Amino acid sequence: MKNVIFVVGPTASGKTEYAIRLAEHFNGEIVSADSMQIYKYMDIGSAKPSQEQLQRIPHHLIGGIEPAKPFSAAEYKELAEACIERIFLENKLPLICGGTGLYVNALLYDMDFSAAPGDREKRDRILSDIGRGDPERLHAHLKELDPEAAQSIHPNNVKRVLRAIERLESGQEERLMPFSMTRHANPAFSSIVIGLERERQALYRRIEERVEQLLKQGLTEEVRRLLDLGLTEEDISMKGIGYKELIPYLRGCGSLEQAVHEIKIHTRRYAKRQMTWFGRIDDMRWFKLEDTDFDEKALLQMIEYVEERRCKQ
RNA sequence: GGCGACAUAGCCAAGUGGUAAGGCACAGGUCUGCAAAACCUUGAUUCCCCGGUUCAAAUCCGGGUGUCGCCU
Repeated sequence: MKNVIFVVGPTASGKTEYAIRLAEHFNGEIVSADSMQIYKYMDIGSAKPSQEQLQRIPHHLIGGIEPAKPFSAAEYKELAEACIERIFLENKLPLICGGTGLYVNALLYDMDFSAAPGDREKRDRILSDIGRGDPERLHAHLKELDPEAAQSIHPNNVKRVLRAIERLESGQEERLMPFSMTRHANPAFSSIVIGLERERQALYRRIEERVEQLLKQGLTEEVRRLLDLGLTEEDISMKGIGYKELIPYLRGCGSLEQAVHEIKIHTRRYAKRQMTWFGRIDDMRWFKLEDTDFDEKALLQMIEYVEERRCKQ
């Protein structure tokens, strides 16, 4: 079966460079699994690969989507699978590189997004009609429709409760099985997953440095340009770290210092969530990186690992 | 040097005699169409120190230390 390599890890761990090196070694192309890099105009804050890096290896799903357009994991899965197909046709190796856990899972596990598409207006309607603004009430409603789903979703998690009701109301009679019970590998290919790991302290230091770096590169101006394009904090794209925090400052109600402080905290917390997410992937291998920008030895280990796994399959 | 205020978790704090709210951070976790989102869980055997009053003190009293403000 055909192989796909995944390079995952927390933000600022160095995924971009390792994925490129692996692609160079294995004659591959990179498909991004990043929910922010996929948007146009959001180059600095999402830490897209540099022009130089983009020229070394073909990249896909970076910067193709208008930031005003609502995007979703379901659409991502479709686009990414199409990319993988095409890369296979060229007899090259697809490398999935990114830090968005849900996107990675969507490919790795053949998640089923076929139920009802998300519909904002419908959600608002459900929320006001059934929930009447009360999360408990909404959750009670879900419990009537599907007790198991209700049990697996916390009442305060309105977003998810809403989504579950939406699925059920749209005529999708099938119940939402807990993903952990139904997960099965994507049948389209065989996955080899590489996780990048750094010592917590070192990673946090790198995050701080990167935030400073992004600001020097003009993050504030980038956010201003997006606001000038008419985007607001309501747009999904503007909920990205580095964007949402700078909006109050640019609107004149908050200091730059405060915004920067928040960006750093949010990025650290995000990194932590990514680690718990990726740690759950079955059959993956972590590679502990030295506290340098690039660890040649680790790369060699990754290459060795990929070769070993390829032989077996 | 004098006067006054304050001292509670890593930080911000509520609590004025009945057995330590809350928020933030940190740490851990969840995840099937917004996922860089959304959500969940966890911390003080003790309230700056010493002594006193009281059945009972973070709370009242005395002393000490520290911080801040005002005055000279």
